[in-house]
Amino acid sequence: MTGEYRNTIDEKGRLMIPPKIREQLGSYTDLYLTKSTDGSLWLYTKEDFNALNREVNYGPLAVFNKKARLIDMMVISPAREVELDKTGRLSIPQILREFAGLEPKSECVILGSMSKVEIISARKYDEMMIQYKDMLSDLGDELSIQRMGQ
Amino acid sequence: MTGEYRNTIDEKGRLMIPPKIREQLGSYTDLYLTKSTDGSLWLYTKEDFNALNREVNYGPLAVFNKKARLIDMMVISPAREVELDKTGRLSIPQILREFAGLEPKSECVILGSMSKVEIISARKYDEMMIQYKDMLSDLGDELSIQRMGQ
DNA sequence: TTGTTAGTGGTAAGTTTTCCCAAAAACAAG
DNA sequence: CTTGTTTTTGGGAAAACTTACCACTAACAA
Repeated sequence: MTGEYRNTIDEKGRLMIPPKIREQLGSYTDLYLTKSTDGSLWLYTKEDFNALNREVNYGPLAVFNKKARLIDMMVISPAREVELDKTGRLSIPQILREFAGLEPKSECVILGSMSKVEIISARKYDEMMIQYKDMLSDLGDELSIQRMGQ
Repeated sequence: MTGEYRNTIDEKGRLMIPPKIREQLGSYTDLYLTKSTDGSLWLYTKEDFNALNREVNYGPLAVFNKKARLIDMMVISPAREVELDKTGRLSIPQILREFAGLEPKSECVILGSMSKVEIISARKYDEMMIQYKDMLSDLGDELSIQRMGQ
């Protein structure tokens, strides 16, 4: 589930999901849209979202575990069950749109990644790319070191 | 049972529970509302509340286990049996309202989570989100690492 | 008794969201 | 090119939801 795409949100808060991404999602229904850990949104299939949920909430009395509770509150709980309309558009609930800074008529970036689709405002995305450009080469170094050390 | 919603408490201390959450509660009656471990309120179905109660109180010598006794006192005992009126409003008993800092006419956040609904004042919620925002991206990293390591 | 406060139940207007259709655009094949 | 097909965009109508308000009851105090 990979690829980078840019689309604009229409005035009703709907976002066109590119066909290539739709194919990979497999279904137009049973999708979960939630807050990410960094101001964007994550779109999951039901299976992958359930897997995430199980990781966080697994075990008796997880509800009294502070760290688990925090992740739950910030990532799991805000999730909304969504679906694409028959032309492949995702209608993003207002509260999630506001969280991600996705104004109607603004541009956003759709990123396919391993088990999810990331939706991020183009403005934030571009800023992030500039900000982390230098850091990226360092990450590359770390990776090389790890690989060499294997 | 997920989704984040914001609503205001009316001047009589009633809170509109969003339809999507009501669906997932299944019933308008046999609900339990209680104190959480951190200044918010938890709304459970009867079944899920009983399950929680069992987790905390059953098991050998739970009655002599200090932690179990504490949770019992703070979370199980204060629970009130409540119901929604036919327009989906939850009337929050004054003592629980005061505990959670939910003034009439104030805004509050309704969070669906695995087996319960969390009700928290918007002011507290926003403060919490700001406070834990940095911590969150680290937690996110941990999650990703765990997932990659599967 | 009378007034005040807290809680309950309901209606109706206004807004938002959802669903669907169709025009426009992009694309592919002949 | 031209035609047919798919994709994208825009918008209207219907349904659903929210908000604000009002009337009533019960409990309590003056």
